[in-house]
Amino acid sequence: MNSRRRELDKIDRNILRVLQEEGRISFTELGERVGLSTTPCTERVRRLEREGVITGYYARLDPQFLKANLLVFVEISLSYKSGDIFEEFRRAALRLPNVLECHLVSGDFDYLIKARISEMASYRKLLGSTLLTLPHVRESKSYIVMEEVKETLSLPVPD
Amino acid sequence: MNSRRRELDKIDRNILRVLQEEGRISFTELGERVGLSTTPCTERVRRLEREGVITGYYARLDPQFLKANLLVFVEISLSYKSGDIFEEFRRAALRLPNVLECHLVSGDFDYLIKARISEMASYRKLLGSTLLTLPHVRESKSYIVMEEVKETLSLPVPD
DNA sequence: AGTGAAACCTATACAGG
DNA sequence: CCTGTATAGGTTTCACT
Repeated sequence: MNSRRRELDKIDRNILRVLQEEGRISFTELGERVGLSTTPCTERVRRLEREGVITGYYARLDPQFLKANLLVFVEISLSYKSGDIFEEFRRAALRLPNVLECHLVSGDFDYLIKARISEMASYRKLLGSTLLTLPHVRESKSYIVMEEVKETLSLPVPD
Repeated sequence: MNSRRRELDKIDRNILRVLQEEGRISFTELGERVGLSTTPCTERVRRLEREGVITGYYARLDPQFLKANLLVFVEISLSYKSGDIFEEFRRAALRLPNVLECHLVSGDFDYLIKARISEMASYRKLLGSTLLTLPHVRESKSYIVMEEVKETLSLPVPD
């Protein structure tokens, strides 16, 4: 999956730039955009998928319509720091569908979690009935997002 | 764009569940999955797009291949808290391509930023030459991600 | 709101430079 | 690694239910 790869050329990089923003574009139109006919364009995309540069295609939904209009970040400290406990926590976090992101960080706390929940269910419920059911949580601190200035997946593709 | 909408029915919700995970699926196959022929399936998807439930389709790229293998969260406090200063900060953050997310939060600091940068360029450069060039930053605190346990866009679609 | 069929466009495979 | 062509498959429109 992660075969050794030579450098991405200019055309590859343009393909990636377009697909990051228009994930459903046809290979015919994508080819026109990057100056290629359909055949080699499709082949390049398949190769980028095979090599793991493109990891998938996703529709994005507006949380407003899905009872998930409250965005919260939670900093979590675990009570003990053995490998087993981290592993147990990891697995539990993966199973919570409201948790969009979970990262092990270095610094004042252990995990940073990003979750989307409904305003109604009030975020105390997330904390009380889900996040704090995560194993070995010693302490948590949460931050409610007042305004989402920017949220993208698009990585800058270097020249 | 955000027309008033009646509830999403069971088929709509299944369409959304599939498209969140397989953004390039054909409408023919999507129809089969949700028990519909191609025509009404396409029409429902177009309607969900028009109404703003589906906001776009995106390819996801592996940061490893794009010199962006270091993930960092930065908490930022502004020096003054007038509306102009928030607006100025907002606009500057939007222009930085390495900043994937920027949120105004309530709590101990003002903005939480998520950025991806190269390990080489070391993250001091992000801080020194980009983030701290953001206007009116009084203080910042950053957290380097050691392990990405989970990172998804997929929202749970309620029944 | 749905089906099914026809016309059109896109994708895939393959011959050739 | 590209172009061009043929065939298969997907999309769009429309008449009908």
